[in-house]
Amino acid sequence: MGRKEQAAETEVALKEAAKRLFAERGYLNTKITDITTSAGRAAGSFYNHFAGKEELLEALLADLSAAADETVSATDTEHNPDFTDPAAVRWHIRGYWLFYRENAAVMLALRQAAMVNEEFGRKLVRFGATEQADVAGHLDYISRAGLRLPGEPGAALTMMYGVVEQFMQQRMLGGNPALTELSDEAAIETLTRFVYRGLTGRDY
Amino acid sequence: MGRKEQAAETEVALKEAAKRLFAERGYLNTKITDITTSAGRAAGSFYNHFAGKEELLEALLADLSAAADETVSATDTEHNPDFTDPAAVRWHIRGYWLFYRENAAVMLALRQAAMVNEEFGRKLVRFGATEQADVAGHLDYISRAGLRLPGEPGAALTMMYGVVEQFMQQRMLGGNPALTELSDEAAIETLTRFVYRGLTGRDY
DNA sequence: TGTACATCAGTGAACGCGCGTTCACTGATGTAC
DNA sequence: TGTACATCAGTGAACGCGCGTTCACTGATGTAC
Repeated sequence: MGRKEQAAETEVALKEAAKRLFAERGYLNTKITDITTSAGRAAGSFYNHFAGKEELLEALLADLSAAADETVSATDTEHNPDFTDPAAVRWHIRGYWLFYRENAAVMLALRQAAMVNEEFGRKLVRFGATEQADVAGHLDYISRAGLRLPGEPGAALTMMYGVVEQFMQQRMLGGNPALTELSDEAAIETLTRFVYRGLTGRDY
Repeated sequence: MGRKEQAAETEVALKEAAKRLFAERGYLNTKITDITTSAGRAAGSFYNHFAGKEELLEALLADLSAAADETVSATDTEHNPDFTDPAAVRWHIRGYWLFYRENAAVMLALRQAAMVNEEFGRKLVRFGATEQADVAGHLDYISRAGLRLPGEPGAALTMMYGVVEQFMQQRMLGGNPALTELSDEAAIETLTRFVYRGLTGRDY
């Protein structure tokens, strides 16, 4: 095995181990030596690849952004922006839901890091803003149809994404059978109904 | 000053300092010596009152529970449980909102502690369950009026409280003018509209 | 193709910083007579 | 009311644990000739 491959392989092993441990016990409770041990490497090896745990998380976030961009450009064959149609709302909620489910470990890590570190706090805020920006224009369809948003568009977006995020977090936390027993599709449907009604004032 | 008073005064000073620092920089970023310094005491003094930071937080949570019970028994002169009435929904959202605003420091601390410590994780879950239990019965009014909840009652409650909590957290985080520029009353009204519509499918 | 040297990924023991926690000491309050 | 001793809140320097980080070393891969 060449040296580049060797190094790349170790870096991947460290990232994979980190994601595994972040999912299990969270970012803050994971020590650097936990990661190296779990990756089957010596402690010192870590610093050949990352300056510290923060940099590792940044690398994971970069991977995540890249994956997200790919997913978007692969699936985004002009989706329906008309939020007076429940299907349009569902499409976005499902996308958000699946994204979070796939990247739960890194998203949890980011949220934890944000509690302790200003820089990651800003990253998290920026992340949310990016998500919301994609949908901002869709709300106009609601007003233009003569329906009334529940408040300022910015507030409406926060509520839309907030309820999905909180719901998913609570579900992953466990402890509430009403959530854990729900299938993904049932959860998406429940959320869609709540959000669609909340945004438009129309029943569905 | 008697010895009991002296000790009680120091304990209060430590708790107040802790709340101040938790609000400023969070629970996880606050060192025990930060608390003692900010309270104007020596480091060792802390351990005359608390076995560690966890116990201090538990004391703050106990204070908070006591305060909450008081508030409830003072204001709860039979509130309206009929959730087909927007005013009933608003009443609960306002209560939750005001409670969080008053106790933001301790609630933030609890959320942070829950990320790192199983025991506090359970405490947080139990706390949410308690909040929701008060409202669970109110949802029946919706079904009985021939309206349809967006999903299981447990899921509906999670969404109701989730959206309020997330909204408030985002607002306190700053960075989103759509939220920070909103007055408390406007925020409560926006949330009420979103939640009422979401739960009932009725416009408002 | 072979040899000699350079480079580099990985190793793990050792170091040292930060911070929680202890403890001998001080001085003030409480108690006994 | 006064004296002598006990108790206890508070002090802050010192200790030590946990863990991040370093660094001299190893052995394998790459390079030069």
